[in-house]
Amino acid sequence: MEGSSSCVRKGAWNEEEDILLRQCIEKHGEGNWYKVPSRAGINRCRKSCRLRWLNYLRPNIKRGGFKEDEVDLMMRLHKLLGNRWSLIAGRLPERTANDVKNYWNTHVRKKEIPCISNMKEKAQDIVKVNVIKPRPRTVSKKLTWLCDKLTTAESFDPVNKDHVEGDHEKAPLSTINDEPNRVLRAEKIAPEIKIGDTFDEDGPSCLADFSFDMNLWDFLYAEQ
DNA sequence: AAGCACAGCAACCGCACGCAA
DNA sequence: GTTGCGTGCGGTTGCTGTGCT
Repeated sequence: MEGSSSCVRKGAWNEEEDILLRQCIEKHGEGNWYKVPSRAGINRCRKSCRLRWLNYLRPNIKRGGFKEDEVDLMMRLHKLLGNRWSLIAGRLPERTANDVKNYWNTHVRKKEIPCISNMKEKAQDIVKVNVIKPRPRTVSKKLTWLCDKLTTAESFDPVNKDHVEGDHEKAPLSTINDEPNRVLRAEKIAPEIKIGDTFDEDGPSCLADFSFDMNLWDFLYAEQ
């Protein structure tokens, strides 16, 4: 494993490393993480660089405590998605998967423990909940038709459930790795896909998760 | 003031996936 | 079909700050 290399630095990042990494990404953009350590002149493994950028240095990251509505949305999403932190974080604006995961593990899970013990007492009554777990997906280079449209599609504000003009509009494809943007933009460009449709392997199966996402919003907002 | 316990968060690790050769 | 590379994700660890005794 690359992280086991003895010559790369580990542990907390210092200010100088942050600056170097930020400058490198501002210059070359996100992606090509394997080149980042050498480009930036940082003695860190590429994973560490990526993580630092995604969880800390990236612009528009909201830090500090979660608001009540964010927690509420998080709990609804977790109920539906399970521990898919990246998907949950994608629907909580300016929050990172690591933040969501940490918050859940430290705050929310504690509250759930009494509930879980209660549930165990009623184990025989539990109806198996179908947790929907779409696999994480990267934008395939083969999907150039989709990529082209993604870069021009309107962005989507998951909180207001409304289309908005925003920074995502300007984002290069390499930065459109956040699941919700890809998903929701695909909704826009494939409106003919109906909820519950199934696809052949050779058909638009790549959009199967997208139709799932439409169900997600129905689920979330029907509950409110 | 010192020691201890706990909570919160940043970072690491291992694994799985997509893609290209 | 297989293999290696690059990437992303979720689980876990361990450091640091804070409160309590």
